[in-house]
Amino acid sequence: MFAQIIVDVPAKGTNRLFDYLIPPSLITTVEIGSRVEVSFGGRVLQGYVVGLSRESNYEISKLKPITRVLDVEPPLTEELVSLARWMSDKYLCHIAAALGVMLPGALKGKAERYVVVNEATVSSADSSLDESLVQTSGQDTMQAIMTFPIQQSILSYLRSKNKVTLPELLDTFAEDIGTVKQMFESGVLQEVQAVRDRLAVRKVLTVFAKFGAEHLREVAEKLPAQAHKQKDTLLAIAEHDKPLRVTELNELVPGAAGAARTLANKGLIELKEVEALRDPYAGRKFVRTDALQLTSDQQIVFQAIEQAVVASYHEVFLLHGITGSGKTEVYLQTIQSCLDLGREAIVLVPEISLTPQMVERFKGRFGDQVAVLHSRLSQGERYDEWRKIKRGLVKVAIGARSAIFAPFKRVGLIIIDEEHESSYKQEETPKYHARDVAIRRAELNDAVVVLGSATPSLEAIHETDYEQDGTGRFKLLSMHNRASGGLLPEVHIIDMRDELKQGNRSMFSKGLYKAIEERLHKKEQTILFLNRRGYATFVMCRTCGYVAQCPHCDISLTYHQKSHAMRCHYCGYAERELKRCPSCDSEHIRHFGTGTQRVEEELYKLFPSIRVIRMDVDTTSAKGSHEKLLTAFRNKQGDVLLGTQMVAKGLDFPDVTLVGVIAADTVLGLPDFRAGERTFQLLTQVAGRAGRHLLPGQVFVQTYMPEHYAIQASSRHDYAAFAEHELEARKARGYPPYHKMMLITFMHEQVPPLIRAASSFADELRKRGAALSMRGDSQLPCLDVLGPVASPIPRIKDRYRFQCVVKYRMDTLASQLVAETAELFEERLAKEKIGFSVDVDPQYLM
DNA sequence: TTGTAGCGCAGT
DNA sequence: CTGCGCTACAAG
Repeated sequence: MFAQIIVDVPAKGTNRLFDYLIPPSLITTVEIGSRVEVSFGGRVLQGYVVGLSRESNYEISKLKPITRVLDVEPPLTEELVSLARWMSDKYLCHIAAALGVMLPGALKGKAERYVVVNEATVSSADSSLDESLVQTSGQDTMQAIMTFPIQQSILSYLRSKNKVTLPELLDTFAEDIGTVKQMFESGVLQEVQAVRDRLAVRKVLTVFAKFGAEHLREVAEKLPAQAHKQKDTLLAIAEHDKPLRVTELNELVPGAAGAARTLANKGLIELKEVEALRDPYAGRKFVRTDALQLTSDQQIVFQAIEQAVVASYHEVFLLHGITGSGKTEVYLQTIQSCLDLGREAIVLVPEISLTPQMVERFKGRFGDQVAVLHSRLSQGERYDEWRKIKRGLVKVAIGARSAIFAPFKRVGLIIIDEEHESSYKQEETPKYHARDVAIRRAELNDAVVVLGSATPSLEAIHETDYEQDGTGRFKLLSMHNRASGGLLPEVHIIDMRDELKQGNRSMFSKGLYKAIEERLHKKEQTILFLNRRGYATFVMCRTCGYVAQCPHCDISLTYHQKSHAMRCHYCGYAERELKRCPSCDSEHIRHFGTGTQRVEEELYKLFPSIRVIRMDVDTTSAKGSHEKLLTAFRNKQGDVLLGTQMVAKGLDFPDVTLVGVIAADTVLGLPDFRAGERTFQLLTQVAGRAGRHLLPGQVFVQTYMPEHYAIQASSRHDYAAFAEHELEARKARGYPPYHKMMLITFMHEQVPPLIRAASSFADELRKRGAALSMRGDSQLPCLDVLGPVASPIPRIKDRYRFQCVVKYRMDTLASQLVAETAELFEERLAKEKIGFSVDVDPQYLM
């Protein structure tokens, strides 16, 4: 039998199948989806089995065998393997990269090299040494006598330590390199390679009783008085009647760990290392909740989705529900239906809104059937949650983007909450969009996809046949009322230009100031939102306007409070805080502190007694701090919750009646065709935090562009008006969703060769596009190549960047054309060392 | 990606 | 002539 393997080397030359022999001993364990150890081009690495066959086209005598299977059960399924191939086509990434992103970090095995003693040769080597002592004379004998103890000490060194690397050995026996060499030549020592996982399965020392409880009690009673520890321990074990962790035992009987060892020696119990799953939510009680009575809106939506789930009919629903309309309850109940059918469900949530509150709702309803995957878990915890899924111990996976790869076997329902969030697009290779992967995965499983949002992306709304031109693939479901029956908050747009004219130079308008003051009186709470973008923490000289920049990246350095350093966001370059301006020597150089810090200071100035809880990168970096701050706010230990994106989404506090947006238009100024969409989404989301329960809410939006349609529409809670306007604009300019897009970036240390290569690449692509249009599938050009132009960040890590934007109609053809052209240029780009990357459906054109 | 073979150049 | 660095190339 032969296995077709993708080796874990994401590179052009290795992005293909390699045949390997399956040794007879492994024939029953190697499956499609297995992770195996293979030797490949003089080294050992991990590979993924993506196919099995009885024949090989490769010369069989040259095939190498699979040396080891790395997991008890294959970590991937056939379905995930086929999904990886699809991703590789769609996103022009290496299959190894696509497979890699599906596995938890713990399973990225890397080869380790170390020196081993070939025990079989040792005795013969010793005896040959003895012989040489007898047979030879003079210098040879002297040498043998000299090296013999050295050999012995090398051997005992290696036997005492495990996994000694060659450099380590040479370092330790630096004086005797000659002897070490000899030992390698004679075969006594060997360097071997083996794949080792980044992380081991956690083992816990566990007590197993070897006799029944009755017998143990009897023995315990007979123990001498001074052995009371042993007696207590034994009784505790007898009491428990199940295998017990030593740590638990120690809690019951302090000092039991020692006694347990003695008892084990007496043969009464056994101590064994047992595989354990770390539970990040261990010891936390979740209050069980039952299904709520659905509102009529919810009921209609629920029935539509449930019907498809029950019928196992692949369908994509776009659930447009205003903030507070109760989307989560609909999710919970549809998931229940899915589980009732014996199928599993995946719930994707943007990282930022995967709050404890959210987890609680799912754990509360489905208990320990839920696995949670988010970035704040340690690698070990993440691995264990993943294994729960893999082993079928849970039926629901909730997590951020990469949870779409949860290794379930029969996915019946995939829910993507806040579908419009750009964080569903991975910015690193493989640059996949979880929404598209979800739809593909659902197709493969006859599963249902629910995309939920209060502000659907234009891509999604376009797919619902919004314009009734028959192009839609999604079914639109809507919920226009808040589940609580409450009203959407009243939104006031405040023209900051007027404020300035009236002499108000503070960052708070009079209206917002008054509103905050009022909440303080009424003991109600306020959320203040500050968009991070635009309020960068750069360092500027107030005398000459000098801005500290990264010497490698053409981007401003960011000031870091903690280390008093200025850091580059892109390459990590850091230098110490400046006391004087390097350009004009002025002392008036200072950082424009994180926007939130400035706002906080100002708040304390305006309202000396105010209690502000600030949430930004600085205050939430420690593990669990995010949760702590939110709990404090919930317990009304703060009057104001001030923060960046983190406070914009998903939070639900009953006493929040005021939301203030300090500067609504910072995003609008960015050179991005999605700027309007982002602004609308953000404002709508933030506004949705106010007045979610009994108390009515109020929102103040401060802006310098009050007439902008995104701001206007969001203030009226009018998604339809916004969508109509925005779609019109996109259509006119040929942007998504009417055209698809690809961003091709070229990178090099020097500009001229970079421009030359990028230009000829663009020309070639245009030529091919034109040739294809000529063949007449469509009258319109199927491909429009813009650029090359300098990227918005023109240099990163000393490499200049130029980019081409490709707009196109049919995605497979365009990907193919780009792939072909890339292949054609492969040699040239490699030779000139020009970096090249493709982003399909980019979220940001930079 | 990485190990190696092949090549040229410098240093002994 | 050895040794090191660079490049090109292949990997089952």
